[in-house]
Amino acid sequence: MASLGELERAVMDRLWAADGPVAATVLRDELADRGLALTTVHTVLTRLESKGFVRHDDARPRRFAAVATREEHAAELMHEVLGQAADRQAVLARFIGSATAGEAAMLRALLADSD
Amino acid sequence: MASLGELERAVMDRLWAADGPVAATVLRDELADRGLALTTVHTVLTRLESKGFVRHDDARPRRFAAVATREEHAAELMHEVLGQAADRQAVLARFIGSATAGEAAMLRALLADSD
DNA sequence: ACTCACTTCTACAGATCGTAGAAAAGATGT
DNA sequence: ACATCTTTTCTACGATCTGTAGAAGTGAGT
Repeated sequence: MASLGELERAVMDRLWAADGPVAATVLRDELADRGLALTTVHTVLTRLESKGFVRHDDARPRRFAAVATREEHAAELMHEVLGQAADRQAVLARFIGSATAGEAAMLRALLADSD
Repeated sequence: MASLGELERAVMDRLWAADGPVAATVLRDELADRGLALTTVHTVLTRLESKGFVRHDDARPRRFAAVATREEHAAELMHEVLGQAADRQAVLARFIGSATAGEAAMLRALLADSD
């Protein structure tokens, strides 16, 4: 999966936080502290689209939305890292070994559920 | 964590596959299909060192070794992705939800062990 | 038709990465 | 000790990626 630059990441964060498609102007305003030009936001959105993270409708002020939720994205990344390793068991062992107690508990609960 | 380029990744793969520190010439030979100059290998190794992935001894033909094992590295990446998310539980739920049966089994076993 | 907002196209500077020559430093044979 | 060979470090350069935005194009309302 393609990785994200700093600004791209910030834009994705806003899209993920939004509860629906948002217009570029809204994103620019939400990122007002950066003082970005609207075209900058558009460029970033276009790049995020070509990376497959974002899509837009064709309404007139275009509305942009993340293709996956933040959680889906993170889970996908985790699977990608895991899948790349030859010895998945060893990776998972390390992963569990360095997980917090809370994380381990969550995992146990989740694995129990899916029985 | 810094990310790796294509060649950097290939070099790390060799270092991970090796069972001990290796000299630059060995790496160049292992990557012979790429026809790299020895200095190129050195440059990459130096960069990997500054990113904290590799270290070398001070013997005369320097020996390079990965700082972490491949599995540690992967597990770290997974934790990094997980840790970045606000709602870890949701990410883990997705992660488990899209895990293979084998992965789920491994996780159950690992979590049982650590009881 | 004019204007104004919105969108797309093009551009550019800085960082990273693949690539390696040039120069310096250390080992080796005689 | 010297000349040579190997290894290491320094410097560089082109390609790609990312942040940034101006310029040009398109559409919609008055």
